[in-house]
Amino acid sequence: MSSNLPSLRGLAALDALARHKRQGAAAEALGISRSALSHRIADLEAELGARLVTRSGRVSMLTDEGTALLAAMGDAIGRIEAAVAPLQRRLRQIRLSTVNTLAANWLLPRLPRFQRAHPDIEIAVLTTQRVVDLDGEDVDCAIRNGMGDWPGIQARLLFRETLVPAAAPGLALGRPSDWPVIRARARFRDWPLWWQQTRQKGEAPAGGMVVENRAQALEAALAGAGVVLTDARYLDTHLAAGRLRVLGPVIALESGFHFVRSRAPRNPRNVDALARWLEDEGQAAPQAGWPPGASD
Amino acid sequence: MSSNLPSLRGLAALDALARHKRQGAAAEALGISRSALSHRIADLEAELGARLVTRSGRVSMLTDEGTALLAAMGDAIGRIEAAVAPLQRRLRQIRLSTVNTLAANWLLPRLPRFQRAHPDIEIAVLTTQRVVDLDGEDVDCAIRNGMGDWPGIQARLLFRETLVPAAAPGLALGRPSDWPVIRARARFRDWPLWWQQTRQKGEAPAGGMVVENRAQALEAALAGAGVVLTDARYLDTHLAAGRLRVLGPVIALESGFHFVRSRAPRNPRNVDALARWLEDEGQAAPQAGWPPGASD
DNA sequence: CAAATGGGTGAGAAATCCTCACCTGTCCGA
DNA sequence: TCGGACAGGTGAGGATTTCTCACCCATTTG
Repeated sequence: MSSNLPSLRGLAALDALARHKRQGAAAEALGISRSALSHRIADLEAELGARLVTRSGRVSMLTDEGTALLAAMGDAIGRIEAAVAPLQRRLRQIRLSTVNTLAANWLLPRLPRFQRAHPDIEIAVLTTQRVVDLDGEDVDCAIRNGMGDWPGIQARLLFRETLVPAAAPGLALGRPSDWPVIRARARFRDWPLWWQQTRQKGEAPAGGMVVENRAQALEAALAGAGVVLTDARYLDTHLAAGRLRVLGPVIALESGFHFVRSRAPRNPRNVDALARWLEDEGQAAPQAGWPPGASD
Repeated sequence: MSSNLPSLRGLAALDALARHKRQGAAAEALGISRSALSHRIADLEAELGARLVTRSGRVSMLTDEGTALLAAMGDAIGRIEAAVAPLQRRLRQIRLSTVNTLAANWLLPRLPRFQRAHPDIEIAVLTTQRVVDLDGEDVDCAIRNGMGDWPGIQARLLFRETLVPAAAPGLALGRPSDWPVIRARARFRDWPLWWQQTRQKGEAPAGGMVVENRAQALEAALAGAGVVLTDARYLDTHLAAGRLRVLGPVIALESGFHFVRSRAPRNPRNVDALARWLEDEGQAAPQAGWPPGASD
């Protein structure tokens, strides 16, 4: 058929002009300059070989042909806009998947700063426990805990994991070997690791409270249920608010939190911006005075 | 709202691809190269941040998002095409207004040559007796008989009018003053003019047949009703076919046929092409051996 | 396995679109 | 009736879009 399609922008300009009567108002509605609108109309008229608008005094009126054209189009432009809108909304947002603990204690407190710097980007934080399939689910990127050696995935290290024991200030404590430790089911090896690396006497405590995951462990510690072994970066706000205190030195682990991106993120540029910002945040000193164990 | 409209071409490409399954076929349907179609799809996907088509073997399939997008658009593209089609059809054609006689005896016999040279231009010849209002009616140009001094209109002379007497071969004739002349109501001054300029003896015949216009006068002469005084250029085909013979010398008038264009023709370039061609045709020798009276 | 077929890509040219600066014409109050 | 404010039109210039061409890669098929 090879039917030369007219410029959609020109038609949209005509439509807007029909509704707003004035070029100025129509241009503003379309988010373009008055001059651009004038050009659009003129070009459309040349393209279709017909006068479509006339000026009578200050208001622009459509000619019969212009009116007929718009009438024949019906709401075609609106249909297209509506059809495309969901995809465009999705495009403005970045879906970031991560685990609860990191989201609650590190990411979410910092996110407002990113929002202020990029008001046009909306970030949807999806918190899960399991590791999401980056390409299977509708997720643009993730922050994952591990060694960064996932096959086929390029990971950028944000920061290495650390472990530091902390507890509510009111908790009465004896020697480390007597601590009422809180252990997360998935991280049973953390306490022995810390015990060994900090050369504590005796065995790592094996009893105490067991909870499902690290987020719950932190909650339990905040509630005064015992001593939690957690990442130093999660403590910032709690220390500042006096809800927890540090009980020993910080150790660094081999593993770390990495930023990984889906093979085909919806909006790569926005994801890039987020990645850069996350790297900066991760490399910034966690908090003034850290690690507190150093001065102890 | 400032909603970024997507590219209509991209959407049309997606639509065509959905129907034709193959990029090649879709591209051909749209009248663009395969490469262009591929670019269009890729750009649309980048613009909307979503994969819209997948290739499985040899056929391209839409993804769910692509299908949903097309479904949501409905027939919006078709609506736009249909709305624009009448204007585009009108754009391909030139409306030329002229009088019956010229159309039948000079223009129409030559027009096929122009058509062959410009197959994409369609010419609508509107024949009237009255002089049309060039800007009031939907006419792009006209061929007018006169002095070329119409106010506010730029006229290009095609050829000067001529007058030559002719009649059917079978008609028995005496001296000119005895001729059974045919006169058109609007052109009563033609016979005296010819009489005077060719220095015929006596008075110009005032009796004889009177018809409405020159076209009818020529018809009457062809039917053997008498002697018509007509433009030499109208005789070409009739002389060649032996339907008429020339009875006296050709005289040239001050007036002529002019090409005039509407102030805003639908497609100025096509009208230009027609104008140039008409000028060439007008200045070409009317026919080999003209004027025949010269050799008489 | 080679040719044929179909799709993807990069370069570069052409067309489209936008803004800016600057006109012109209209309206309105002093 | 005169200026200023307002509205629209225009041309230059630059960014973006869109096209084709030439080429590459993958799949199918003889």
